[in-house]
Amino acid sequence: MKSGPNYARLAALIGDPARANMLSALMSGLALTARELAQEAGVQPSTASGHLKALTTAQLIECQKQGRHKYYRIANQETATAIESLQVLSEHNGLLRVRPGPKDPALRKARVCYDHLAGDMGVRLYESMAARDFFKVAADGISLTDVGEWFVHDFGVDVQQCMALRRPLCLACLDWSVRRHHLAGALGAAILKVAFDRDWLRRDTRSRLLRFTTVGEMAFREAFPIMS
Amino acid sequence: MKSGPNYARLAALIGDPARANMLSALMSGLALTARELAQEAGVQPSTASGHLKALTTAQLIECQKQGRHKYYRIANQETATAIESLQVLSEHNGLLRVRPGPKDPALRKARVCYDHLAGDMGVRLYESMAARDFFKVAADGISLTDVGEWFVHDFGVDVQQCMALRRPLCLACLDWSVRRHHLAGALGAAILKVAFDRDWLRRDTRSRLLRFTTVGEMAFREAFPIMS
DNA sequence: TCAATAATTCGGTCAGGAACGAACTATGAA
DNA sequence: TTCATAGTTCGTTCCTGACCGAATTATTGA
Repeated sequence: MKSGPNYARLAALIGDPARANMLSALMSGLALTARELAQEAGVQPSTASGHLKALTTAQLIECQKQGRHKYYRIANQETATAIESLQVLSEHNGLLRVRPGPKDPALRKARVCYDHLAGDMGVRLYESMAARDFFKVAADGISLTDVGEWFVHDFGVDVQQCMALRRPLCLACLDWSVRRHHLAGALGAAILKVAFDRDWLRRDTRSRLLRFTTVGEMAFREAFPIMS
Repeated sequence: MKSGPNYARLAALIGDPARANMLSALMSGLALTARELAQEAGVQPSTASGHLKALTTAQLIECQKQGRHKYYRIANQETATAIESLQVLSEHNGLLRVRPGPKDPALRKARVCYDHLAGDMGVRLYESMAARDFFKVAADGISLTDVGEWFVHDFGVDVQQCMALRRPLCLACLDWSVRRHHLAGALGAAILKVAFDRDWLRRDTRSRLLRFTTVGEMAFREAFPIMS
């Protein structure tokens, strides 16, 4: 069997551990160089070069040349969505392999996961909203309740616009550093955007690290209190 | 590199052509036997058995024993969503390999694609709605317009409920028999359901074939006219 | 009970592709 | 110019895993 559906080729491409590591790194939303990606994947630059060529040819990532560096990033929303849905799937089926979280406490606290908030603060957001019944948790996923919709609207998110997007609105994404959920999907992205707009936090230019401002952290903790 | 993210293993599983063929067959929503799936994948039963074991272990499919047969089907919505998003991705990046459509004219006309309508009639539905500006077609996907929302509401679809689902509302899925789009996603599923409820069409028990009733076909053609 | 069919297990073969290092090109800095 | 670094190409090695056929274990129907 060598000829299958079109998507099989893409899945195989994503399915190689080295390439998947590269894609995971790029899911931070950052553009990374070939060397950094080789590092991330744990292979030699020559090997990485081949993988990057394959991913670029398949248009899963794209490349921008800048001086003697080549910066790679996820090519489009479809690719990000596909990888996200695979992540969700791998979490859902419970066959998780343990994966060591980041050592850096700052990274454990808050980092970006493609375009939404992950780390302790991401978990706090998710659990705070869940405790207030802003989500309905069904067997096959989560959805926004009416009170939840009011809340995010008050928070400053245009819910209608989020719903109109192609992406699923709510996704519960397992946080690999703490083994608990944070909020992904269009809503997760929108909330992070509001937080950026209000200057609650800023993005590190070289990593997926997010740094809260002093004021921002207080406001965030107030908006998403731990319900006991 | 042998240890990667959790989802890499799943992607690799989906990425093998034989297994992808099986999954595609199961995306019809039907439960199929091991032999049928071997046939579908073009491999010997012994080989298929191994693949099915792997897919079952990974909880991508599940198995129900019935006499001396074993019926397999897609295990859950997450799996279907992941495969759908890979399908969308493979279409989007334009690297389509030509794939021969089904020979059977009845299958070309109307068949089920997991839970929505595919084939000529599926394309008709999509294009009829697109021509009336019921979708907004953006670079990264399609979304329902206000008039579109009114239309599907009048048609009998509970749009709010669809939006509350985890699935993307609208997805344009490339039809491999005619190389044109049909409507997937929660909305596509909901519309097909309405059509079933009205007995416009019925499902063949042994294949992914959909048969329109005489009355149903007329009604469908009226509801989704070809706009010129 | 026996024959037929569904499915699985096992052993052996083989190809694809992932990995590496060495040699090469390109860019920028000293 | 010369050196250092980024990235690629190429040839080689090696291992995983897909595949088949034969034998084995169910289950049904005659």
